[in-house]
Order: sequence, then C-alpha cells, then structure tokens
Amino acid sequence: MAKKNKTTIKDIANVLNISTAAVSKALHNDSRISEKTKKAVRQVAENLNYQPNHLASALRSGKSKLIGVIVPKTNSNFFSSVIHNIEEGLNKEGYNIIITQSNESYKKECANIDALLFTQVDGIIASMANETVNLDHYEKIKAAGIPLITFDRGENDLNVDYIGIDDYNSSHIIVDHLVKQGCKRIAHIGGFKRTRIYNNRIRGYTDALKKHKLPLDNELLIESSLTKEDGRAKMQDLLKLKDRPDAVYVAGDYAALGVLELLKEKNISIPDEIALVGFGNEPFTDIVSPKITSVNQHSYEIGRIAAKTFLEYKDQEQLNQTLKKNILEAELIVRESSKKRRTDSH
Amino acid sequence: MAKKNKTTIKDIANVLNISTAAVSKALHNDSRISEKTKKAVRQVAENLNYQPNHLASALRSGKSKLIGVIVPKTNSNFFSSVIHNIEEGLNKEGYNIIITQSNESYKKECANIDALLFTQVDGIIASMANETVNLDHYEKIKAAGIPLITFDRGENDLNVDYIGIDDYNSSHIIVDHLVKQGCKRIAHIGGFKRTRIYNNRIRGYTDALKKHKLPLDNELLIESSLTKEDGRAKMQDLLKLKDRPDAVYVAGDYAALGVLELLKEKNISIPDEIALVGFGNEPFTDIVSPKITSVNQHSYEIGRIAAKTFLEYKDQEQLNQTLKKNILEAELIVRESSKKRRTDSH
DNA sequence: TACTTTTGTTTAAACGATTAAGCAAATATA
DNA sequence: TATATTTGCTTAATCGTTTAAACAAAAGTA
Repeated sequence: MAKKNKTTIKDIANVLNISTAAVSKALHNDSRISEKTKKAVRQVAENLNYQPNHLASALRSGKSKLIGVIVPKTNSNFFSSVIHNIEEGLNKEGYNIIITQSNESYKKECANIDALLFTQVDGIIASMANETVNLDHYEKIKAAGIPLITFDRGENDLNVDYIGIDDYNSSHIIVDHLVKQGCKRIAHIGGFKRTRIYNNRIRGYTDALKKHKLPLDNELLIESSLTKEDGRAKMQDLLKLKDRPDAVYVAGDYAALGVLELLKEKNISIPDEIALVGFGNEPFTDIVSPKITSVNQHSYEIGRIAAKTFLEYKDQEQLNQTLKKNILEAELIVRESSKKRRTDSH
Repeated sequence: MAKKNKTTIKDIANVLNISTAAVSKALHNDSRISEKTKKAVRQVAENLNYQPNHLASALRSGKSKLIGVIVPKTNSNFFSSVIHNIEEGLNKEGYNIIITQSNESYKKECANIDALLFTQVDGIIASMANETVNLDHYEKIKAAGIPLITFDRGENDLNVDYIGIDDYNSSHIIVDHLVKQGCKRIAHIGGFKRTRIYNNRIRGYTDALKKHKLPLDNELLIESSLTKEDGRAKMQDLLKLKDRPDAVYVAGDYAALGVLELLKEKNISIPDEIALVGFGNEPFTDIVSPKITSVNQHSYEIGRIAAKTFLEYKDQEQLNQTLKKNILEAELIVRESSKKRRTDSH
C-alpha cells in the first residue's frame, strides 16, 4: 500500500517529454505556455496525483506561507475565537497558521518563538503570557524581518501593531454601571500591574472612582493572577475588611467565578450585598447562577483585523513596523450579578 | 532596522575560508571535523546570529519535523488538553505541531488535511468532525505515506491507530450508577448514531438497561447534535412524554448543560425528580449548580499515547499501519446532579 | 524579402542545507 | 623506507521548485 514515491514535476515532464520549467509554468498558468501544453500537464498531474512540494517552493521563494500564532491558552473562548477568525482571514489568501500555546509561561513562549522562526513562518501574531516581562524573544522576531502583530496582551515598547479593546475605558464603563446600581465601595481585583492591559484597567478604575468622587481605598485594589483559585483567595481577603466593599470588579472571568463561588458559600447575596462584574465574557458567565456581568472583548473583530494587518505587510519590501494601535470599544454585558433588583423593577 | 539578509552556512564558510560542507558538519558535530574548526564555526555562527533554514534541511531530508493535529474545536477542555500533551511528547523529539480546527465541518476537515499535506507534515494526529462520514480525505493521508493516528473520534474502517476511552463500558458505568441511585426510567440523549463513539455509547446504554432488566423505551433514546441548544430542545421533547424519565444520560457536557438550564427554568429538581449525567468532564460541570456528574476522558493519557504512537512509526522505512486500538478505561466523576440525597446521607 | 515581434519552449542557476565520494596531509604500522 | 590508516577537509550532487535568460520557430511588419 503506502508508497512514498511522490510525483514531482520531473515525473510530469518525463511523461510529456518537456522540461520541468514548462511544467512549472503550465501549472502556474503562465501566459507563455500554450493551452495545449497546459491541458496536457494538468491532465498528467491529475493522473499521477501530483501534489506540489511546498518545502521546495518555500525554499525557492523564501516564503513559507505559514503564519505563527501564539496564545496563552487555546481553551479560552476568547482566544479560540480570535484564532478562528485569524485563520479565516488568512486561509483566503493561501496562508496556513501554526497555533502554539504558551500556557502563560515565559519559557514556553520563548520556545514557541524559536520553533516558529525555525519553521520559517512569514509572520507572527501573538498575545503575551502573563509571566512575560522581558521582551528580547519578541525582538528576535523583528530581527528576523517578519511582521509581528500583537493582540489583547501586547506591549507598547515593542513598537509593532496592536489590536485590542479599550481597557482604560472599559473600567470606566464598569464603574459607571456599578455606581448607577447604587454601589459606593467598589473593589477591584486586577491582574498584574506590570501587564499593560491590567494596568490600564487599574488606571481606568481609579480615575473612574475619582470622576464619581468616590474615595480611593487602597485596601480595595488588589493584584491577582486571575485564576479561579486566586480570585477566591483575594475575595476572602476583601471579606476580612472591617468596611466591606459593596461591589467587586474582577479583571478576569475565571477569577470572578472564584469570587462567585466563595460568596455563594458564605451566603452573601449577589448582587444585593455585593455586586460582581467580570471581564472576558467567557461562556460560563452566562451559565452560572447568578449570571455574571462581563465585558465582551470582540474576538471576532480582533482576529479579523489581525489577519488583515498582516496581509497589509506581506508584500512590503522593507518592513518598517511602528507602534500602531487598533483599539476597539468594549461592550458591557449586564447580567444578574450586578443588576440590583430595585433598579430592575424600575 | 529589520534586515532580511539572513546568515547562511555560506556566510560562515566565507568568513573562515572553508567549505559549506565543513560548516555543516561542524554544526552537526561530525567526528571528522577538528575541534579547532568546530569552535571557530560555532563562534562565527553565534556572532552572525546564524539560524538554520529549516526549509532547506527539510527539503533535503524529506522530513519537515512538523506534525499536523486536527481537532473539531480547540475551545474544549478535552481537546485543548490532548493537544497540550501531544505537543509535550513531540517537542522533546524535535517536532513541532500545527494545530487546525475543523469546527465540526466536513468541508473544513478536508481543507485542513489538504493544508497539512501541502505543508509536508511528517504525520497527522486527528479527531474527526461530527459531520464526517465519507473517509476519502483520510485515505489521502495514508496515500501520502505518513502515519495517521486517530483519537477520541476515529473509524475502524481507516485501519490505523486509535486512542480513546471505552465508550461502551462508560455507558455501563453510568447506567449502573443511575440504577444504584434508584432511577428506573433512564433516558439517553446521544450523539449521531453513525459516529462510532456515540454508537458505542448507545449500545452500552441499551445493553446496560437489559442487564438491569429495565425495559427499553424507544421514546427515551434520542439522537442529538449535542450542542447546548439541541440538548435543551431534546429535553423539552422528553418532558412532553406522558411517562417522564427519572434520569437523563447525555452524551456530551454542553448538551447536558442545556438540559440543566431547561430543568432549572421549569423548576424540576435535579437530581430528585430527574437525575442528570453528562460526558467529557468539561470544567463548567464543576461550576454550575447543581454540579454535573460527568465522565473524565483522560486527555492526558490520550495525548501522551498519541505522541508516543507517532514516534514509534517515524523511523519505519515501510509504513504499514493496521487497526490498533488503545482503549482507556473512563472514570465517572459523580457530582450533585446525580447524587440523590437519600443515598447521600447514608 | 528582410527585419522585428511574439510565441512557446529549454537551459541553467538558484534557494540553503546535507552527504557520499574524493583527496591530500599527517600519522601509524610493518 | 614503504605502505596503510586516519584525519580533516573539499567537491559536487542532491532535495523539488521557480525563474531569468536564451533561443528557435512562427507570425507580423515594412
């Protein structure tokens, strides 16, 4: 069965007694090849089940038609959806994507970049791991002369394209919403301050409090790894305060879920005693009880734009990327966890 | 900045005034190259920031060191975890993986296979889309002479390796459990009958009913696409029956979630009025209320074995795959949705 | 008729790395 | 000293495809 003797253009050339160059051109529909020859070549190619060797053409052209995608994890609805939309945009143009996961690990991210560069990808679309602070490995990508597009988790210092939502403003929208619900002591379980997006959310949070003339209480601003477990732990800390918050804005849905679980265990009513808002609009926010208010990050648009951005670079002779931000307005999806009954019945 | 003039072994050779062959051998630590030359080569390679061109060596060797992985979707915990473990097993041996999603679409699956073969992957590890019935596109992989490993959703007719859990027996374990909880009318919302794994679950279900001398009621056996929405719809049908079931075994967690939502809306108590069991042990089964009893599919082992299986083939001159099944025993995770209080308090 | 242009093809080099075969110099063995 | 072996490298072919350059034949133009 399984025979490895793959057909090459040479085989086709031999059958028809013409040169490999003619075959190659015929297959690419070169105008200088006669219709007769083209037809014959296509026929023989079909008969011999010819499959072009991508490695050879990639080597020759210097283009692999492969794009690397790096995400912290694939089993998040947001990233999975972004990937899907990147793929859709790039497949149309004959590109295939190689997906790699960093698992939020800096080391794995470095290994991923090495692997992708080794595979000679024509570009990389990446969202950074939480752990990542040092950016040398990303500089490698730029040094390789291929476009680097970042999304969701990027860094200004890289001076490349970035697509994401307006984190700063999202915090404003959330705080505005909570204030409207009558909340006066709004806590924020945020991500790592050094990560740009989380930093922006924190700034948005503090500025929004000021805007509403609410006092900024440092006890209510907490840094977290945003896992479910850590969300739980940080909420535990908040509950120990003499003056408890009446609302918690959590910078990630998984952590918000931990918060929710704990509050339910402690029989603290959501949203009446403590209102809860998450971030990311993961599908489970709509499943749990009470349903969690969250922020939709527009994965569809982000993926689409990331693909489009790469395609704009692909033919440029001299790559010269600069910091170009494509900021989308996020959308707050209000659900039970923050909708107080009194405003509900109004 | 971004310069595209990548260093090649030729550049290194020029600097040292030796042949490219010597450079290549030095970099591969060939015993016929002097230590002195090796050191010099490594030094220059480092200085010039030499990165080997994978396409060139792949073309020459006929091995791309790339493995294609096809899954129905990445945003499922099961598949994401299998992928991660495949990657771990293969990275160690210098392989990188290309992940593609079929989105449960037959057409997309065909396109994925074409793309992977085009990329000259050295092997493919796949789990089939729900829609897939015709297997011609998989035959293409075999015709290409590279190993094909299937997992979770495979087909005997392909005559290749398969890794998965014992679906038939899983149904037995589930029915045994429900019977022990006192259930007498157990419904099964199953997947497509034509898909092997769902068929096995259905057979296991009917055989287990017979074993327990429970009558087999055709009204209680329903075929579903297993989406959340369809689970909901099919449960709606079950509720219309004069003689309602007292337990529902759903062949997928998402569909089980739809069932749960509907039952909660209708104020039907779970598990007292109707017990519920899902399949797949998706993280949300442990989040929702009540927590859903489900089946752990051993993603870790499946990924690990899939990688191992490929590696066993990789050096074989004449590939001759046959149907080899690696069946793992699944594990029932009993949670609130099927744990009746009376047995609970015992 | 003589020249130019177009058409349809071939030749040969290139992409970058690997490797079998060859060869000279150094070293070992008889 | 003569021969065999080892060491350390070079030469050249190769993987499969693309493409610039060359070229002969056919067709068009003056």
